[in-house]
Amino acid sequence: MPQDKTGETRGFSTSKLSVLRKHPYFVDLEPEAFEQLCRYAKHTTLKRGAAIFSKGDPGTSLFAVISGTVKISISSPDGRNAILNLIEAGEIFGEIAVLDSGVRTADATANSNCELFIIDKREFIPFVRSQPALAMKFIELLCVRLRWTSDQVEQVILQDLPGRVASALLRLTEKHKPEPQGRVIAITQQEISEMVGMTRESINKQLRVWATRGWVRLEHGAIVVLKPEELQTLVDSGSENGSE
Amino acid sequence: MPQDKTGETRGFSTSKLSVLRKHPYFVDLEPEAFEQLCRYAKHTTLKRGAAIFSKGDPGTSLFAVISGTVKISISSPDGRNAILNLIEAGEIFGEIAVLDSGVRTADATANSNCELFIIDKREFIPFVRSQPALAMKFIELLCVRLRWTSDQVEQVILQDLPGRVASALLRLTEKHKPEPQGRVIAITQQEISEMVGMTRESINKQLRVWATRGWVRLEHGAIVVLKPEELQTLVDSGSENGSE
DNA sequence: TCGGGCCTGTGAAGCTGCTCACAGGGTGGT
DNA sequence: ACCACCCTGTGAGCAGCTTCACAGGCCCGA
Repeated sequence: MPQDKTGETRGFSTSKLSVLRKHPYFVDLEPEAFEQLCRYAKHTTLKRGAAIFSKGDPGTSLFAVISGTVKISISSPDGRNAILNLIEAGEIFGEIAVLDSGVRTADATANSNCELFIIDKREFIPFVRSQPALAMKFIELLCVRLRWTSDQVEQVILQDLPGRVASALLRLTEKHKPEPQGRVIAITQQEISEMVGMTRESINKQLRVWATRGWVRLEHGAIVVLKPEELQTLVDSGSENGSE
Repeated sequence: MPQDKTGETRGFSTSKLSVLRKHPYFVDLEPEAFEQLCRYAKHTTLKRGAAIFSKGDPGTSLFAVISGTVKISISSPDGRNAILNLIEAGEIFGEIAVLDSGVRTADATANSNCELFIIDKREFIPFVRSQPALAMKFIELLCVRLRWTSDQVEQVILQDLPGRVASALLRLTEKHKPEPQGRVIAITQQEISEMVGMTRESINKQLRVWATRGWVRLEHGAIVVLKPEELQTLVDSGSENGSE
C-alpha cells in the first residue's frame, strides 16, 4: 500500500500533512485511516495573538498545529496569567473537551503566526470509536498530558524559585530534540514567569545569576541552556539552596 | 440478563463488588464484561500507612478502592510532601503507568485501612483492546484526571493562600456527594497544607478566620464547609484580598 | 486506663519573592 | 528609516508566608 501517497486531500500539500504524519500519534496509523482523518480536516491560518478558544467554551473541535506555536493558558480576574503548555508544530491540542464533551479548561491563543488543522467533533468522535487503534493512541496522548501536568503540580508545590525555573527550562529542552552544543529555547522571560507562576523580575534575576556562572546564555527572546546537569542538580536537591 | 447476579467471582461478596459496579466507570459496562474484569482481580487488605507503589516503579497493576482512602503523593528530597489526590471507595487509581507502560508518576499510600482490587496489566490491557466501550471509559477517566490536575496547576499558580485553600476545599466537597446542611470533608489540616503547598500553620490561621465568620466549622480530622458560596467568591476574585 | 503520637492552635522573627519605578536595546511594521 | 512596542535589566521597600517554638486535646493501641 502506498504509504506516501496521502495525495491531495482537499488540496493540502503533502509537505504540510507530513508534519502530522511523522508525529508519534499518527505514525503507525493505517494510511487509509490517516487519509480519512485528513479529509475531515479544515485548514486555517492565524496571526500572532489570535484567540482560538476560551475557557468555558463548549469544545467542538480538535486542533493540530502545522506550523507556529499555540499557547494554552489561563487568566485570573485580576489580570495574572498562567501558561499551562506551549504546543508546537506536529502536536495536537484541544482534545480534552472533545473527548469528554465538556467545556474548554483553558484558553488557546496563537503565540506566533500559525497554520492549524481543525477537525470537527461530530466527525471525529465516531471515527475514534470505529478505530480502536486510534482510541489507544489518544489514551497515550492523554497519559503524556497527565504526566506533563502532574510534573507541573509537583514542581510548583515542592520547589522554590530557582528549582521551578530550572525544571521549567529542563522540561522545555526535552521537548526540543536533543541538539548538541546547548539547547536553544525560543521563549521570553515573561513567558517563563507565567509558566512557573513567579514574576518576570524574579526570573530575570535568577537567570542572570546562572548566566554569570555559564549555566545558560541569555538572548533576545531565547535562552540557551549550556549546563543542563547543573540545573538538574538544583531540581533534585528539592528547595535546599543550591542557588546563591 | 441477570444484572445483579455478579455472583461469586473468586469468592468476593456481591456487596463489595457493588461498590465498583455502581461507579460511573462501570455502570454501563456489559454485565458479562464486568464479570470477566472481576475474575481478573485480586483482593488485598492494607493497613494505614502501607506503601502501595512508589514513584519510578514500573506500573504492573491497576487498582480499585473497595473501602478506605488512598493517598497519591510525591515527596521531595528535603522532606516536603505534595498530595496530588485522595482516592476514595469506588474509584480507580494507578491507571497512567498501566495504560502507557511508563513508570509510576507518584507514590500511592494507604491513607486509612483499605481494601483494594488489583488487576494485572497483562490481563487488563488486552481486555481494554477487546472492549472499545471500556477504552472510551478510560479516555473519560483520563479526561477527569486531567481536568482535576490542571485545575490544581491553575489554582497553585494564580491564587494566594486564601484562594488556594478555598478552592481545595471546594474541589473536595465536589467529590463528596452534595449532602445538605454542610459538606463534611474528612481531612486533616496537615493534608490540606500538602495539597496546596503551604504550611500547616498558615492553613490553620486562615481556617480559623473563616471559622469565626461561620463559613466553616473545624473538627478533629475534618472540616465542615458551611458557606461554599463565600469560598467561591474568594476563588473567583483572583488573589485580590477578600480574606482579611 | 494510661501513654504516646498525631492533630490543632498560636505568637514572634525572618526571608523569599512581589511591587513599583525606571532605563536601555532589539525588532517589526509602515 | 523611523517609531512604537516589547523584551531585558536593575534597585529599593514591602508583604505574605515560613520557620521555629511552644501548648493543649483527642484518639487509639497496649
